[in-house]
Amino acid sequence: MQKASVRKGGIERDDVIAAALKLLGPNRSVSSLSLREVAREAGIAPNSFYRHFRDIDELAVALIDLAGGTLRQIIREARLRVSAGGEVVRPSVEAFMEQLGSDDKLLHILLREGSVGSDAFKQAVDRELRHFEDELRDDLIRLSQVDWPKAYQPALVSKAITRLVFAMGSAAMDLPPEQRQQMTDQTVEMVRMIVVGAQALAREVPSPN
Amino acid sequence: MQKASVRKGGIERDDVIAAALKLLGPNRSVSSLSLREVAREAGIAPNSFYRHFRDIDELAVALIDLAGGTLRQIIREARLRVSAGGEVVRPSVEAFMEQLGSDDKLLHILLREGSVGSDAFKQAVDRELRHFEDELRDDLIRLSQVDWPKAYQPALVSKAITRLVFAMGSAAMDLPPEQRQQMTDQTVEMVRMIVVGAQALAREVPSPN
DNA sequence: CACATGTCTATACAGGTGTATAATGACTGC
DNA sequence: GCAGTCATTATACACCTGTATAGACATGTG
Repeated sequence: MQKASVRKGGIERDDVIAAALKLLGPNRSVSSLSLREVAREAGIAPNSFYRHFRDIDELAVALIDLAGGTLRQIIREARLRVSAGGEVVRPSVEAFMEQLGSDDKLLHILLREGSVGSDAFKQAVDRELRHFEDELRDDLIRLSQVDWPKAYQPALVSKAITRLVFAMGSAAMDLPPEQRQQMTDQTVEMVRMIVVGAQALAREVPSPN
Repeated sequence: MQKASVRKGGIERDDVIAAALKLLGPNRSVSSLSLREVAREAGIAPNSFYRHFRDIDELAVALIDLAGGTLRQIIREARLRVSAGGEVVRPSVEAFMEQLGSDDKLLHILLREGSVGSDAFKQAVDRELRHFEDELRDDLIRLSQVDWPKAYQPALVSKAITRLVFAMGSAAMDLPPEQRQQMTDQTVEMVRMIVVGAQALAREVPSPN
């Protein structure tokens, strides 16, 4: 008598989402999915789609929200690896890139399709991206208290790193594994540049707070 | 009697491209354009489209190539501004962001749609992006010979800057002007971090060449 | 039992899509 | 002047789209 779970053996919201994910691929973007197509893949009548989502855009937003979970998983794993060894940048970037390698299409959506589609869709992507930035910023602050020199504008640094890593990840996505490893190495170096640069600038012009 | 210019007052390739550009907007991506729609906008019969392009993908690639011109224009202007004053980063980034502000939709295409669409489309975007990277790298090398300390891995630096600036530009695109100015300031700072960081790393671990 | 309720389906409609075909009309060279 | 060569067009086809409508079926309640 609650929401809508497992009433019969019937098709549920999650099955529709799964069907949509099955349709996505390197040449198939969320915004190109049609309602009928998703319904067909899910094995339901086109009209039954409306029982689960108002329209195809609502499905897209649901996909993004789901992708947010993948993102949080990445953060969690990166944090584990960091606390283990002494290095910070490399294990984090590698955690990210590895998640990219798995055929989990959710992350792909978040990386590639942030800038096309409906406003609701774009806002949903932006929300998740900012979430990522915020977590990274807090991590940076925490790290700077432990064993780093006082960081220069951690919010800016986290934003720069996030955008850069996402851009590199997006480019790495449809590359063969060996080139992807190279992209990982490059990304690690780039992030180091940002971090070291921020510290150097902090020494020149001390941060206001 | 050459290619196909101004045979009559008839519709030409460029008019079709112009029509496609007219249709694009913040919620309208290249990959969502239909052949009939573009033909309608251009005032020609759907079939006449084929006289100018093999299919809609070829139009998309043509748009990208055109956008490359916009990009080169940005580079040229940035170079002028740099040689005028002493600063390097800010005038360059500002030139980029200003071009973004103009309603020249070409740059928008390049920024937002690099990761969706056909393979040919993605390759075309990547080609232009690499072109941008190469020019920036050469500029960096040239600058380092003049009055900068020897730069650390200019190719990597230029790649990082390019990807970052593009990502920031993409995000800035559908922001109101005042927030866009803020994004510009942030981007300038980020690029400085990369440059300064690269120089600092160069001092620690001297570049192989 | 009868009845109402909610979920799914089949059918249908109006419109859009890419493209094959044949016809129109303007231009060339002879 | 006339046939040939184009670019362009109108028409047509098969298919896809989102959604309105109404019927089928199972369920819960009296």
